[in-house]
Amino acid sequence: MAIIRVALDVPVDCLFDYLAPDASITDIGLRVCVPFGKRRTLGIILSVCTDTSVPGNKLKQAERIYRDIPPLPPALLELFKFCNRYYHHPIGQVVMNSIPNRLRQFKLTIDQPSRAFAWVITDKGRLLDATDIPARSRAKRLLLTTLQDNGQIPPEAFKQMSAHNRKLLREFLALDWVTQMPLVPGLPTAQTEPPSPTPEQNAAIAAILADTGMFAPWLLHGITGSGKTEVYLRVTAALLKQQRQVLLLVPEINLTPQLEARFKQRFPETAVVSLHSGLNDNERLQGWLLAQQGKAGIVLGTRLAVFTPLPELGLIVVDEEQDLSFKQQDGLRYSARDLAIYRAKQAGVPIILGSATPSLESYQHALAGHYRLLRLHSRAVSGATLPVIRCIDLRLTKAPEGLTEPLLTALQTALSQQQQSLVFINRRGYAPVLLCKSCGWVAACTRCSSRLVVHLHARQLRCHYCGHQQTVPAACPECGDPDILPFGQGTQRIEAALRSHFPAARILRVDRDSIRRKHAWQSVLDAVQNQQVDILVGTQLLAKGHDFPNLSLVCILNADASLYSTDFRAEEQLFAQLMQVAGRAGRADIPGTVLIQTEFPHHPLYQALSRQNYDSHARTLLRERQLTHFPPFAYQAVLRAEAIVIDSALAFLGKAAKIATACEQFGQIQLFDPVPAPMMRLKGRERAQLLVHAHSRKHLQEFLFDWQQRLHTLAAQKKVRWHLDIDPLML
DNA sequence: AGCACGCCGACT
DNA sequence: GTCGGCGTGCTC
Repeated sequence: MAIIRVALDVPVDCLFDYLAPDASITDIGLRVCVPFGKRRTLGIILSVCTDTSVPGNKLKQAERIYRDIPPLPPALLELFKFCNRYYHHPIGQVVMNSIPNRLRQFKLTIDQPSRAFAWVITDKGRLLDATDIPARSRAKRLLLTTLQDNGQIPPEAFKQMSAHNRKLLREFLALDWVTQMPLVPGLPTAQTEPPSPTPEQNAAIAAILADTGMFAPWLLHGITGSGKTEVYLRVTAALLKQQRQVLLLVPEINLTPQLEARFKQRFPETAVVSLHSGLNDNERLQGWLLAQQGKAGIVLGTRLAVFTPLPELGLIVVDEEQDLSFKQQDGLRYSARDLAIYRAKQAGVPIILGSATPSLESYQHALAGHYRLLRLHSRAVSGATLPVIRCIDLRLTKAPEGLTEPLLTALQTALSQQQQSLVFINRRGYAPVLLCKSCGWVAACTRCSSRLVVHLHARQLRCHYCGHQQTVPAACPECGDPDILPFGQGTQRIEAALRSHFPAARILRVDRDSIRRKHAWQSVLDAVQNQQVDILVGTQLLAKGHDFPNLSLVCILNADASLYSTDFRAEEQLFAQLMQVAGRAGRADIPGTVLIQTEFPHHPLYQALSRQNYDSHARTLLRERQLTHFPPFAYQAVLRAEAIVIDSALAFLGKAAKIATACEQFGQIQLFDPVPAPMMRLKGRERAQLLVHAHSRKHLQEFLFDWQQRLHTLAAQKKVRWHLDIDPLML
């Protein structure tokens, strides 16, 4: 009698054994329905064996093994086990959170046709002789010949079809005469000739293609506008020719559709599957299945896509590898970029980490020779030059309403030359503070340690951390003085100020509030492309990825805040962000200018920025990290605790620190003091953290393994929730 | 996570 | 005398 070991979605780090008379080794990776306590639940078979340590009276029989779709491949199961070990997260939750929702339900996933996909003829269908179909089945014969002639029926055409024809198509699907593929609507459009690569791009492409059959991590460091995407496209083309699949990971930002369109356009014959948060469960499953069956040549997605099964994986690309959104911030706190490296190594394929401002982790790997460094120094569009970057010293220049005279003058010049400008301020709303002048009261959130932001249009105060909203009070709630004033600038206030300075200009504000509407982002892009905008005002949403060809001026306001941050990565991130925003300026043949309003014009960050010198700044930061023994020269984990009151959280961490001394490798690690988290109060709960440092990943892991087990047995965790975060990004 | 069991306060 | 509060513990 076979025993199956099953991963279930429970917060206990173990597998559950069941009797399964009909199970064999080929069932590993299949879904299974099992009785669990008083209920039934669905799990994944991780191994099949003949004996178990579970006493016979506890052992139950599995109800049913699902064979409707092929099992998860061994490589993926291996990745799950790695996540389990490395991130110290229960195996069942790793597995079940990484597969599509639909696969976690009891109902079978019979190939349900997807409305969003085209019906494409298979090789089998193509070889059929339509005259073999009896002449009286007129519709059936016609449908087959149509498919053989056109190759596909796009989704729009399917919607027009009669119910009978739709039924026939479903029949064809069951017979494997057709398959469902996501294809570009209106497929064979006039294809524009791809630009010929620059010598730098060619060198990079050649270098990567020289070794495609083995693990090779590449750091593609290319300045904004240098054409990293063209490198991805060319390397992808070569691997698609070898019948391999390409995984492209992107940050969770609005530029996914643009990249998707570009890949679809370049590879009209290839099924491009896009896995992002905008999909419903069915669409996600369909895309996942195409990937798993090897039918999808290109899988493009956000961090969760790193768990997609890809039997023919030949290349992984991580675009904007420095982006923080590759790190999951709850549940299984994985880094999709790091897991992508693991997968590439596991599959023996190249991986390209692309960035204009690589993370210090990746950059250090490149300097140390662990990654191979490729550089694109020049802009891909011939004649395009780098922008000139200047600081405006806020200590010497007045900035009424947050805007200095030289900045307004520059905007006026751009306007008169009919060129577009971008005003970047990383703070949405009207004003970040509402202040009472007579008693010093400040509007604060009751559930978070944050200030409420004034939103003038909505006449509200909003907490940007928990979403709490209230109306703006008419007078100070403390002293009754009606003279309460918004302090500081947000996007809305800057927008208003610009409108009064430039009444004739067409000003468009872009932040999370203004693009909440569906498709709003696309209409912003269209408006900018079609020259319907003179001045863009916005947050970091505007920082990434898009070509704004007529943009000549970028103004950066209020960036200094990050310089006071307690997070040791704040400066690295600010630098990356400002480099990106600055890169928006002067992309085509218009020379660009970047103006930065700052109180610290001599700060090394701004100095490096104005010289556009990523390398020297990154080396400076790395030297600091090395001297202070911080990542990437040390490895970190953080134990976070949250409770109703900070004292319980701190007390728990105190106990945790005490039991740590008895743990394996305690001598090899360094524990910091438990401290309140930077945003101590959040959504009505108070949080504290305890940082662990080590010089060796192995020692840290051994310590954490032991520590975590003891933390579970620490009984007095009443009402204290805790978790471990490995390689934490935000402290 | 669910879902039980279990042992103490206010109700028909 | 019960209904129900949520603390503790288990689920193959």
